[in-house]
Amino acid sequence: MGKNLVIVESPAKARTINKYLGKDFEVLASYGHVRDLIPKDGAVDLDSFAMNYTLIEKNKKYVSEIVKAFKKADALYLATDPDREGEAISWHLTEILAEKKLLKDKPVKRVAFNEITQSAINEAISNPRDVSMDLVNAQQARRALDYLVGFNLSPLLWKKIKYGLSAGRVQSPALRMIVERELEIEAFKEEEYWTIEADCEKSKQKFVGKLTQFSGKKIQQFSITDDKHATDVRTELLQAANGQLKVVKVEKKQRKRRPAAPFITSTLQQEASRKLGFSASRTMRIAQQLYEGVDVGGGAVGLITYMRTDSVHLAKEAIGEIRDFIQNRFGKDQIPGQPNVYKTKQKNAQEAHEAVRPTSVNRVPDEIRKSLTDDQYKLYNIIWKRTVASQMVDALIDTVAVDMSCGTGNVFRANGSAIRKPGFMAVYLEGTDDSNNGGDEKMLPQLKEGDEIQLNGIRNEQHFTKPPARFTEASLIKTLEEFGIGRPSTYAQIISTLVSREYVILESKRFSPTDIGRVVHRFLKDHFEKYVDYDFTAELEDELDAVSRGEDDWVRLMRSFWTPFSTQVNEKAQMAKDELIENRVLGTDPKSGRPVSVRMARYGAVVQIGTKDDEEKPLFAGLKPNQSMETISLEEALILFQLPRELGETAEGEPVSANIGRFGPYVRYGSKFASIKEDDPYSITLERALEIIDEKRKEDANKIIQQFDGSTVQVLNGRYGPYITDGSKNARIPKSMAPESLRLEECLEMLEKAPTKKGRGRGRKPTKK
DNA sequence: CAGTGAGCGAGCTTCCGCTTGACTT
Repeated sequence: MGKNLVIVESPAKARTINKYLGKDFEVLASYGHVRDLIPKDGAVDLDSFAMNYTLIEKNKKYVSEIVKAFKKADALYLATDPDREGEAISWHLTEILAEKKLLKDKPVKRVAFNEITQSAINEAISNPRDVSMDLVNAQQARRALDYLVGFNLSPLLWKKIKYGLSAGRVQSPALRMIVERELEIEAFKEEEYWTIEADCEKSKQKFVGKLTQFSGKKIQQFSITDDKHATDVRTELLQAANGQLKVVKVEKKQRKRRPAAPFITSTLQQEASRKLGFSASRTMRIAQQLYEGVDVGGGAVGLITYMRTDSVHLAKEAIGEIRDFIQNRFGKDQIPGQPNVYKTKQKNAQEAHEAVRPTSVNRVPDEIRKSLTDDQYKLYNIIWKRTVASQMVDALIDTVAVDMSCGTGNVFRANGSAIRKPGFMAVYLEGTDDSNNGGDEKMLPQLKEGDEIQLNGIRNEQHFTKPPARFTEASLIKTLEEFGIGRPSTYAQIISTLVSREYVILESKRFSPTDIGRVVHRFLKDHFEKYVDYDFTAELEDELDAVSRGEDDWVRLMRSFWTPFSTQVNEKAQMAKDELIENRVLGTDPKSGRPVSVRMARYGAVVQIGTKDDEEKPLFAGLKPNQSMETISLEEALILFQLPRELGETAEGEPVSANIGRFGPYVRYGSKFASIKEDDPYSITLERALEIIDEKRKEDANKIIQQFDGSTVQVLNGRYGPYITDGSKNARIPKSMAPESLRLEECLEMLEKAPTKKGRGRGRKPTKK
């Protein structure tokens, strides 16, 4: 008898489910999507929106395993994730099997479970359904739209701005956030304000009160805005106080604090960034290790549930185990009467999985620490603690606000707080971004109305309002998620796209836009605002939902998007560059009287003297790496036209000059070049240039291990060790061979066998891993 | 690998969202 074949997306999940299902079932993984649009023009028909799919190259081997197993199986259970993308994977698999004429009358069933527990899986297997074409069509619409946006906007950027750029439904709003934040910071005008604080003492305990009322008027942030006013107020207060304040009001309150929801991908990335300093991609890499399994004694076991999720839901079984654990470890009074329930906040959440939680809360971080790497321990620790805390009782906090009079009409206020019952706070406290709440509230002494307080002094402090903070990885992901832009599996990727396109740079863990990032954003905002709007994705999601519920037709949806979009693309494509992008004019060149402007050209930002319409051709010069289009001044721009500088000659009589080329600054000697790293081509001396040339000559001599007479074949020392080249093709040398004693025949043979060079993009860094 | 920048046309890239391993000059 054949078996029942079950398909899931992840191989780790396949292993787990295999255990639950027993010997009548064989579980295989699809490794994610199995087919995708052909990655070039023509993947989507612009009239019918018919889609041209092809197998994903690196998943072909898994697909053939599935096909092979299906031939022997009695029935197929499609258990891909219960969301739009998962439904599409199931559909693509049945399409592949149908094309091979394998389906015949074998039953194909779609099953779905949101948690990997014995009961959930049994339940799912016994309640199969058909693949939902409505859901599949919603996915196809999503896929086609993303393709059309990306593959129409990007080429427009190549033509109008610079080769190799990109735009998309997700990356472009993300870029916009970073650029607009920078513009806010640049437009920010700091404002001065003063605070006045009293240093108080009672029963030998010191505390601080803030001035909240002066001469009968409430004191607000900008009530006092200069030194003189502050000094006058202070002098008056000191006189009125005469060394003492008097308690006029004591207000006590109790505040509850709820634990944070269990982790989902975005909150995990944020907390790992805030608390552990991990980048989003590092967090995901480590989480993957924890998910796939670690040997903590008795074989490898998955320590956490799936890490790419947008659901805060916990399996019933898990909640039971966590509540037992809390009761045993912290006492019965630490669990709430009913389990804490959390609701997913995002609108476009698909909730295909559980929250990220330990697979068993009984694997306490400190008890398995020796089996984990440092990074694994740290990440597991916060996941474990956050999960446990999420099912504990609220914390209870006492707060007290004390008003103290200082003469008549003047009031200082002291705030204090104390934790009465820590509850969940004993285990885990969520971190905060850019906390400006300097209110590190402390305990106050016992105070009651009428008490006299010793006044030790009054302090004036000058402050300035601060501009909004630049985005961190954590705050960017948080913001993207709030707008429903991007998915758990792509947050880390969005960041690396922006960085590898050189739209933004990450410095001291903060994002700022580059010149090219600003130019691209400006172009998209001016000409395609609707499609880079923060709400574009959210509105699309609503329409996709309608398709998935069968209330709308996906082709109609596509047409309503494509008709206006394609018109707009065509219109803009016909406009000239300078109509689409405004150049920044710096002033007039004193020598020629021609205008000096700065703009983004094919190979980067350039300063230009004159315009293209002038009779005389304009002059060009590239910006230095640390200069920016936004800030460069006329004076700085004119200096750039000093290159190339003739420095003199080498001992052999070759002319030596300094300049900046495509690959950075260099000195030229005769027809050869040497890169310069620390020196500045505008100020480098002949003496220094000759030193660099000398070093370069030595380096060239060292590079060659062997060369052969009458052949172009050379054995060279490269970045990754010795290798053989014939000028166009390279071959690596196995460790067992000595590069200096290879014979020509051996080299030719190895070159023959070496894989042919793949067509690498010209000088571009690959975006894909 | 080293002097471009306009515009022409060759040949090149480019999207988002599912999943894990793979290999350079």
